[in-house]
Amino acid sequence: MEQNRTSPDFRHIGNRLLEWYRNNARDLPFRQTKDPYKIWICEIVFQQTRISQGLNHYNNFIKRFPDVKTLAEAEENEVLLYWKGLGYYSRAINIHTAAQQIMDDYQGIFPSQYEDILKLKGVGKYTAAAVSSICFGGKMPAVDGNFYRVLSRLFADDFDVSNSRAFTYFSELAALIMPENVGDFNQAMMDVGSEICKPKNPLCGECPVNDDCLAFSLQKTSDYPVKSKKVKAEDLALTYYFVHRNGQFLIRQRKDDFIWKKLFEFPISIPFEMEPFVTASKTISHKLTHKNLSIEMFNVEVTSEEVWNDFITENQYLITDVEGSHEKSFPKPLENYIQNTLKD
DNA sequence: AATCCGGGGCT
DNA sequence: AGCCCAGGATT
Repeated sequence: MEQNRTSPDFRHIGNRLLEWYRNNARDLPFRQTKDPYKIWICEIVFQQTRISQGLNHYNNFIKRFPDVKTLAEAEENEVLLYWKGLGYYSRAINIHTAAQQIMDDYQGIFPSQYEDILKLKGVGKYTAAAVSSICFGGKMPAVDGNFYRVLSRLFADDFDVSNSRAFTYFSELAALIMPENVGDFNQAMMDVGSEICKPKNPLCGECPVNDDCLAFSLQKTSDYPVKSKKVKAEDLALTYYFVHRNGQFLIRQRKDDFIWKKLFEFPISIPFEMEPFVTASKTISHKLTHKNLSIEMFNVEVTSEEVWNDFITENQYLITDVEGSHEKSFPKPLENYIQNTLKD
């Protein structure tokens, strides 16, 4: 049930979180800078992505693209290459577009106002709030999954986080406990949410605000947050042909719709003239969040130069080899297939 | 307002 | 096997 929040004030909660953060903040590379470019990249990389999973990608990305101008002038495919294996590939396409936006609309100077940051491609309310508060003293709460979990437990609030109004609702809840230093508060909520107030088996004994947590006092932390939406993974069958000759194989680039946006893949069909060169096939299972993939992978060793050349010409495939494939971004199961081929 | 988009780790 | 994660775009 929603608690009556008309009386006392809850700001001491925010101050305790802030104090905890000063002594327990995780030592992460993007914690030692207020460069809005780095904070922005960091926020995009770690959307729906755990720190341990994305940390190397973040470091490599910043090393190769240290500022807005370098990123804006890079080729899109190289940006995608640095995103290889991270998932949600539209993020890579969007930050590249946004970097060019900053060059064109703000003379390469990262915008400081929430409303301007929000206009950048791939930047939503969460990211705009995070960057503006951490880098420019903005006062918006960066409401994310951590906020939903921590706040719903603090107030034993059963507001459905699947509801499209959840962001607004929990923003107002956050405002009740928010201290002056919103940038540190936002980061404190992230660290408490990921290290203490975990989805399963939260470490309530170590929580700096367990005295104020209604769900903890009721021993009902596992009841929050309430989430009604349930997604089922559907089955999807794919067929690929690993068409190779003399150590070279054929690839093409996917479109920017559906899955694996603009990543490279193998041909999905072959002409009947090529069928005699199929030497083997195997099925690869691969799980995505919303799909269970079953990939039928045909090995096609083409010994006829004529058939090989005709196929390339008619379909405009790209020729690469194992070495050259390192310069392109492939979906995870295809990346694994290439790596396994490398061993032979 | 509902649906889609990856990959990895935890339970 | 299901759930979660420093969300946003698209329809």
